[in-house]
Order: sequence, then structure tokens, then C-alpha cells
Amino acid sequence: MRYNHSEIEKKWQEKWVKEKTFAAKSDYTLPKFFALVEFPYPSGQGLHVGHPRSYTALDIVSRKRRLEGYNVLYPMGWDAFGLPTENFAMKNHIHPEVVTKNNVARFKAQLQSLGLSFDWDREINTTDPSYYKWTQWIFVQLFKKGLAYKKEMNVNFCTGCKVVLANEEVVNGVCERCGSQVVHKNKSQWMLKITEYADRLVDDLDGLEYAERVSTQQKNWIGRSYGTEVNFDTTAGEVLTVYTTRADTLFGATYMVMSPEHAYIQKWMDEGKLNNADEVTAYRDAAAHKSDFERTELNKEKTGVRLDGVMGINPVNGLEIPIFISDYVLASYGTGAIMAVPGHDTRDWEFAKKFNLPIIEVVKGGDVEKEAFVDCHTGVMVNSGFLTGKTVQEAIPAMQAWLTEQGKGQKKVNFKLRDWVFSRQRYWGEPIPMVWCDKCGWVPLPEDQLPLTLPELKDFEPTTDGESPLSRLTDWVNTTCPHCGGAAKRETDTMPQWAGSSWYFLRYMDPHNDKALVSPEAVNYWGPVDWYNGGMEHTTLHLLYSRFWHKFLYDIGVVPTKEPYAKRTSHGMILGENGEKMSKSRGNVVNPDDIVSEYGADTMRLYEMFIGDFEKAAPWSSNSIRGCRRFLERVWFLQDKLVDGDGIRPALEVSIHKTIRKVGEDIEGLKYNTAIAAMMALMNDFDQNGGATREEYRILLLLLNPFAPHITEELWEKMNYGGQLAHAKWPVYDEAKCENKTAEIAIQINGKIRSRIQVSVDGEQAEILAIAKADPKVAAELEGKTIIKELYVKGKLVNIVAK
RNA sequence: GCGGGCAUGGUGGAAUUGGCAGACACGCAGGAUUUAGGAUCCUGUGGAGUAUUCCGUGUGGGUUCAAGUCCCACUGCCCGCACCA
Repeated sequence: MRYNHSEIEKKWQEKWVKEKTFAAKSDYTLPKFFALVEFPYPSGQGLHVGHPRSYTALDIVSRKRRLEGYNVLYPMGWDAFGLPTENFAMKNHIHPEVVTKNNVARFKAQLQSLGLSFDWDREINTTDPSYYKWTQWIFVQLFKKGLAYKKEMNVNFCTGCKVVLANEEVVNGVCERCGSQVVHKNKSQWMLKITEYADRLVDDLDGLEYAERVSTQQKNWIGRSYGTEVNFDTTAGEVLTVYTTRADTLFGATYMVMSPEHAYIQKWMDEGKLNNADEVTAYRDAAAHKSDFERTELNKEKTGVRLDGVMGINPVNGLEIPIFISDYVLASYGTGAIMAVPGHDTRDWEFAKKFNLPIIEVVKGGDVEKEAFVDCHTGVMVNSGFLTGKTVQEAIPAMQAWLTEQGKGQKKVNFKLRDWVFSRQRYWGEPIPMVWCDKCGWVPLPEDQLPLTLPELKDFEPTTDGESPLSRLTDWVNTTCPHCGGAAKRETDTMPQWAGSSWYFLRYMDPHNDKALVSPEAVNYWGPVDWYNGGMEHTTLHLLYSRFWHKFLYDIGVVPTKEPYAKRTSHGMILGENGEKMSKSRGNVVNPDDIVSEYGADTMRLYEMFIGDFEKAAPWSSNSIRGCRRFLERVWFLQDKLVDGDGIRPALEVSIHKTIRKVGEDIEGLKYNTAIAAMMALMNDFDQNGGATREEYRILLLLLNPFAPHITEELWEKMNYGGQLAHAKWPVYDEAKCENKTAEIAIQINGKIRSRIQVSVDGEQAEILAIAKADPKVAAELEGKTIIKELYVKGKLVNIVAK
């Protein structure tokens, strides 16, 4: 009988839905396992072949865990707010809600056609008011704790999307999403104080099982640095504070640089202290008009203007040094001003060379006339008063102690991380549940008035000045103050897409609760997520944001754990057949629907896991996929090649036990490709031994089930093994049966293989060496030579060193 | 520029962590079956050679009885950060 994948897959998928085979149980006494994959944004393009790579991987883990007796929660939902839907809606004059509904239906059908064992009873959707009620609720709590604040600020504004972007969404000065130019705008924005959690977001990574590249990327992004703030007196009177990580080099500071936006500059101009105010103003204006892109693009040549009329005073030696403004100093980091040590900082060195400023060597080890000597591990201090003779590592704390004692500075920790710009001037997002009252200021909506639902709107276009389209709905905007009852106005900005995804995993634990975001019982049982897999592109956005929100929820007692995810892994991209990223314009897109209909979901799943190292990018190959189909056919036709016997035949014993061990270990270690290879090898073994016994076949079906659930379930039924495979038990192996009693070992002479012999694995070294030397080829080779050394590696090889 | 990673057949990739390189699969070649095949099955397949031989894991050097694996230098790709003081 031929292997009819369409029929078999349809049959089992319907059965799984009908019988709720994979629904998580609410029995909180069972051992639990919560597997999570990033819920997709239901785009109009439908599922991409990249999605199933992640989903199948954790589906395999989930299915294995169920067979091992765990109560598994493997849920799915929709991260459905966002710009593409809104843009599509505008273009085609369809309401985003309708667009979302259609896209979700398509995605869901596609996911179900892959036989993923999601618990569909717990499906969530971020655009559902019963869901975003709690997103808004969290925002209100953040506001109440002072972690959400509104601030007039210079923001990144995407000229394409007409929307404010978070720092994380700006890549190389352009919009991460659409690639349009990003310009600066002054706007009043809701901000979230993620910086308050910066230390914890770094420190708590240590207790987690995160893929190393993930935790390093987060650490780099947060960018914690330990340094010193140093106060320089100025001839203008003000104290100019700078931040440095190299307090040891203070004696080498020959000038100072302020960012063009530094507040003192305006003050000094206003007070008439600058002799070249015109020149300074011109430079500041030019800097202000540059986009981030230009400011970073033009970083080859340093520019700047000296502030004529004000000098800084170096606190260690009282010397007066000039002050410049330059856009290589960032207003948003440290104090917005630096001390420049051209001898030991590359940027300062370039600047000093261009403006002909003195370069003083204070750390010995390089040639500061040729280039800056920046090494902080090898040098010794010179020309540095009380620091002379010390190493850099000794000099830093010594200088910090001195500065503190003199009241001229102190230790300071800085971060690259900035607060999270949380406002979006768009329609298709969660309304921010805040009301502005002239008397009371910003007032959150009372919790019993949540959710604040999105009002109906026909025209989703943002206003020309970049205000949210909601601002046009004056009836909706004008309201009363929940606090004093006076006239008030609603906030018209909405939340960014990252809001709903920052806590969604919690909702899966208790999706229908209308009293709380999640019940304490549910979160105590299910939390934290045991294994979370997702893309590297979410490391500094979604993953960081959700860790921040979770820590906040921990602080206010909603969740019992400090961290949301115990383990985080990341899959590589699936590239087009030509090795390039799949895209419509490159014409190398593979549609999962086509693969499922031609080869079946089981083949598709197997292939995506076999394609290569799970963590690395891999190109699609329409040839290789046939190999996976062939393998499944061989498994299918094994039902006609049953051999007599009850258990495992002695000849197959080692092979089977080893395969059970290998498949189990490889699933846990993200090595799906070698797990499949091991099963293929076992299949080859069966063929070489005339087929399989009932028991041998049963074990193969169990091992293969997490990868190819439909075909194995069908065969399980046909073979009458009893019940459904989904309710069976994962096989166990016997360590003692994983090794052969005898092995063929190699005999090397001076490291070159000269012969091979069969020996008992448990044989003594002396015994094996004797057998080896008795081998005719070896004996001939050793004739007339003196043996210098003899080695035996158990079960592997013998090496005889002879001259 | 700084930081991290990788480099293995025609291809995707294995290699129990220093112990028989190339598992498994694709592709290719030959054969069987077939009216036919881009279907299925068998056999072969790192290179050179008549060989019971030699060479072989980006390049050059080193450590070791033994190196794809460890160390040093170089080359080439990929990723992250990108004036963060």
C-alpha cells in the first residue's frame, strides 16, 4: 500500500483537534514543561518556511516531553498589532481588524497543516480587547510606580512610516523596518524607564541558560561600563563634569570636548563669555540638522570648534586647557562632555592631530607620536605625578581615591541603554489609557474602565505634523478627568508593537481569566518558561523588553520569578536555494504550502530539521528534501518487511540502544540533524538484517514520532500497538547495551595505520598488544626495529612507536 | 576600527572533545526492474595510482606517540557593536 501523506495527515490533524490531544492539563500536581516559540506577526504574505524551523524544533521537544510523562504547555497566538497591517488597510480601504482576522485564519490553517502540537484552546491575540486590557493594565502600573513618564525629547522619526522609533529600531541611521531615512524631531513622548533595570538585566543573565551569543549581545547592548566622573573647574565659573573609564590618564588630558548640545554652551553664549559665538552657533546648527545617519556616516574626519574665552582647569595639576565642541561627543552618553587624552585614545588622537594639540604620553608602551596607545593591561604610568610607576590597573583606583578625597570626582557606572520610547503616532496599536487634565496633570484611567478600546476610524493616515490619527476624533479625545471630573483630553498615541509581546507568555498560562492578567496558581505552576526559542533579531528588542516587564511584574508581586525564560535558544535563518536571504524581489521564496502538498508535512518537518546545524543559517535545497521523503517511504514499507521474533534481535541490540540514546540526547542539544541521521542509520541496519521485528519497529516509530508525527501515528495504528502513539511512553535505553563486546581496532606504527584486528573490548592492554604484535603485517613492519613506546586506547587503537 | 565566530569531498554537513577524517543525506556513475522514466531497488563514489601505496580538513609554522580538534602567524568569509570616552 502506498504512502499517501495527504490522507494520513488530514486524518490525524482532524483527530488531534477533535480530541484535544495536545491540550495542557490544569492538574498542577504533574511535572510541567512550558515550551515557547515566538508568536508570529500574521502578515499578508502567509507563513514563511523560516517559521516552521523554530516551531518544529520545539514541537519535537514538546512531543518528546509528553511521551516522557510531562504536562506540556506548547501554545500559539498572534502578535497582530503593527504597521504593515495598518498600511495594507489604508491602501485597500479595509479595516485593520478585518485584515488581521483574514491573516490569522490563513496562518492558523497553515500551522495546523504542519501538525504542530499547539494547544489551540489557549490561542491569544494581542489585538483582542480582552487581551490588551492587561497590556494597558501593566502600563498603568508602570505609570503608578513612576516608570512611565512623558517627556519632550529629541526622537527618531521615520520619514517613511511617519512614526517615532525606539533607539533599537534605528539601524545605521535608517528605519529598521522600511529603510527610510530617520530624522530628529522634538516631540512629547511616553517613555519607559528600562534604564532603572539595567543592572539587573545584566546581572540576572548569569543564572540563565541562554545561548552565549544571546547573552553577550544583550550585555553589549546594555553596555555597562565602570568609570569615573571628574569635575573640571572652568574659567567661566561652572564646574564641567566629564565621564571617563581611564581616570589613570588624567595627567595626559590636554583639552576637553563638549557635545554641541551641552547646556553650558547656550549659557556661556548668553552671558557673552564666548568670543566666537557666531562660529559656535554655526557649528551647533549644522550638527542639529544632521540626521543620525549623516552623523555616523561622516565619522572619517573629525570636526569641531574651540570655545574661545573659556578654559578648563585640570584638577590634578591646575593647568588650563582649551575646550572644544564636536559632534564626536554624544550628548546622550555620560555627561555629554569628555576630557581628551590624545596619547591614549584613538578619537582624541585624531582630533589632536587635526587641531594641532599637544599629545602627552602618560602610559609607557607605545609611540604616541605615531598612534594612540590604548592598551590598559601592559603599560606603566609615566609623567603622572603620584601615579608614576604604577600599572594602569593600579592607577585607576588610586586616582579615584584621590579625586573622591579632594571632592573632585567619584566612581560612576554608565550604560549605553536608553529609556524606551513607548509612543507611536499610529492607529493600529493599544491606546495608551491616560488622560491629560489641566488641573491634575496625567491621570491613568481607573482599572475598571479598562480596556480602553480602539475607537472606530475611517482614515488611518497620520496627520501631516506626525500626530496620531486618533487626534482627529475630537469626541473621543474630549473626556472628563477620572480624578477631578473636570474637562480633560485623552492621550492619542498608541503603544509600540513590542508592548503586547512583552508579556504574552504569561497569558498562555491562564488565557481566559477576566479577573487578573494571570492567576497566582497558574503562574506558580507554569512559570517560568522552560525553553524559549526564537530569532536572533529579537535579542535586543523583544527579549530585552519582555525581561524588563517581567522584572517589573515581579517587583509588584504579579509573578513569582525574576526572569521569564529559563532557557533561550536561537535558530538560524533558512536561505533561498542560491544562498541569499529569501525575498520576493530575489525570486527565491519557497512556499510551505507547496512543500506540504507535494511531499507532506512530515517530510517538510523532517527536512527542516535535517537541513543543517539548527543554530546556523542554511540554504534550502529542493533536491535534499527528496532524501527525507525517501526515508519516510522506507519507514512506511518496513511494515511489509517484518521478521519473526518478540523482542530485539541480538544483532540489533547495540544499534537500537545507541540510537535511543543518541536521538534523546540530540533533541535536548539542538542537534536535530544528527538525531535524524542516527534514525536513518538504524533504518539501514534493519534493511541489512532483512527487516525489523515488531518490537524493533515499535521503537523506531516512537523515536521518529516527534519529528514525523502523522506517519508514525498511522503506522502505530496499522501495527496495532495499542492506543495512540501520542499517549505512549518514550523508550529507555540500557547503557550497558550501548557498546559492542568486540571491536575492530586500528594498529598504528609510528602513527600510521598498518593493520586492523578484532579484539574483545574488555581485554587487558598487555593482551591486546601481544595480539597486535603477532599480526603478520605488524610483525613484518617491526622487524629489526626497537620498540620505544606502546600505547593502547581502549576499543579504538594501538600505537607502537619504533625505530 | 573593536569584539565574536567559522573555514572539512562536486553539495548540505558528521567526527563520542586530542585517538581509524568524510557518519547521514544530496548529487554523480554503473547495474536491476520498467514500454518509458525526473519512480523504485542494488553497487560504487575524497584525490592520484595496476597496487598490500602515497597524499589529504583555507595557508605557513609549532606542541604531541597521535592534531580537523590545542598554540602562534597569515588569508578569506560571516555575525554583532559602531565616535558609548
